[in-house]
Amino acid sequence: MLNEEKSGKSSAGLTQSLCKAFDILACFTAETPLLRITDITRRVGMTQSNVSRLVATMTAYEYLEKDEDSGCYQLGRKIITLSSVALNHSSLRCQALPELFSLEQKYGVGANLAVLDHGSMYYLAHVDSRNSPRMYTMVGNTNPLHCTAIGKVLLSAMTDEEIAAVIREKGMPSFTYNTITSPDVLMEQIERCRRLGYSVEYGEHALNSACIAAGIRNRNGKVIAGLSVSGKFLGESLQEHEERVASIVIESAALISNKLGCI
Amino acid sequence: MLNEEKSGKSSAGLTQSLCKAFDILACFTAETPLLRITDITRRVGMTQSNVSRLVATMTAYEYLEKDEDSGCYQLGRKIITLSSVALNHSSLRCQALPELFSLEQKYGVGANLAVLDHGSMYYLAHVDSRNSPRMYTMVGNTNPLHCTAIGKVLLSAMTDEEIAAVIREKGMPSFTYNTITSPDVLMEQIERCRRLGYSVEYGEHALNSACIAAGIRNRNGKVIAGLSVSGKFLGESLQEHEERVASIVIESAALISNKLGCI
DNA sequence: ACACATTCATGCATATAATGCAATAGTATA
DNA sequence: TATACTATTGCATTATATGCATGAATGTGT
Repeated sequence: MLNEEKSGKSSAGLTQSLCKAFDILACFTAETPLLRITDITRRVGMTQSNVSRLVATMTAYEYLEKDEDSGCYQLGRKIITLSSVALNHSSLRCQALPELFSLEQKYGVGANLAVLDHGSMYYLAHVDSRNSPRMYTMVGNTNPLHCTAIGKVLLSAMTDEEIAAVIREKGMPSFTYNTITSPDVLMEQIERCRRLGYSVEYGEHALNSACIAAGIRNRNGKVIAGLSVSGKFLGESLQEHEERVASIVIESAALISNKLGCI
Repeated sequence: MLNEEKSGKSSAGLTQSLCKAFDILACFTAETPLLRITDITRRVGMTQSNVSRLVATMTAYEYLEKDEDSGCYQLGRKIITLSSVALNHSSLRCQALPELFSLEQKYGVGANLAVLDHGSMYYLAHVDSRNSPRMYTMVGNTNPLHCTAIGKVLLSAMTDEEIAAVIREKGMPSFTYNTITSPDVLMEQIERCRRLGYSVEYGEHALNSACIAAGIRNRNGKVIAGLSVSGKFLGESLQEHEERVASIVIESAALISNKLGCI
């Protein structure tokens, strides 16, 4: 009586109590960071006692912690500690960070590093622009491919079939009135990116956002990540200086690729 | 036949397979970020098949991932994603970040936020100095209390009995020739911190390190975190300008305390 | 190149340990 | 104070995690 339908994972041979625990952890999102046992129970469709015991275990190991004021559970410190191990171990991140710092230093832009992951991308590193620092962590966030500069770069490195598969699976949700929602328009931009070696995004994910990105290759020459800059370039709009900025980003991305062993 | 002796946790009523999974995750540290099944098996003292299956489950959920080159496992992307949820949900971090940015902006110092946790402290936020950016993530790292500025601030807010307990449990390991290894000397500095409202650390944790810290209070007036600045102050050594910098840090910390509801 | 040694995954049988149920304890609400 | 809701815990059951042993796969040394 496996509940493969529910979790969507084929749990053949997997340790189920562990799967359940992970399903519980997955309930804690940016939208719902505080949950009570009953909230979790409703979401994951297990019995309260089961949830209660798994939560107790995760609390004991500090993967969750109880907010004594609200009585709700939230993600615990162990998650943060482990994440620092993971990030500091990422050679991609470590090789790219100096470049990100340097881009901010020289041009006052924000700099981002993101990697492809199952038809989406997530950020591995980010350096804030001194002019418009963010108040939230971007590292770890997942974004769609069709509306971000890095996303388009990653798409450009795929075959047309792979791109079609991503669009089929993920759709092209709209975030602003600039978001590309037509596959044909997206393909045009991807073609352009393939020709020029960089991609752009102006207000497609959030209004006033602006990004220019280039691909980073691993030692096999495969594009596995993207580097982008955002915000203002020397105080002026990215769009105005697109070609100049693009050449800078391409060069930085190539430098990182080299560090990773791509010749 | 509970193996409480091994893990050190009283596993009464806890889901054991989950405990084992967490014990496995805990093997992945900054020193040993890449592990094979046998490595893990040796460390946690379980059977290979058990480890193999738990690892398979964690890999399916992306808490671990297999590095195809080395055949070793490493922490997976889910850890990073969850961590971003946890960090962005931390009100302490979110309230403090603007202050950290501002300190860097105005004075060119690095700025750090750390919280007390079981006789140690760990970093919740960090803003790099533009002059000496770090190449690794500090957020999530755990440091001892006796050799860091924030640590001393946190100690100062404890009773002498609590301090003694921390020293008894954690010891006073030496990192540089400046590290305080005598409880009496530490207590002197703690007394000073209690009088002046700030603490300092010059080369006690790493050579050339320099930090000045003040305490952050929650709405109950309890010191629960510390704010510190590090590096150079307007290009000059912190030690030279200790009092001036201290008053700035104290003020910033008070501002954050206010935001948290401490009057 | 071949044998040997390691490492890792998996089928199967067993007993342990996870879990559902139900009762209890603990909180909030009216 | 009574009522409703939420969380925890004892107990019995069987589902499920796990140890053993096999086999595949990879690496190592001669």
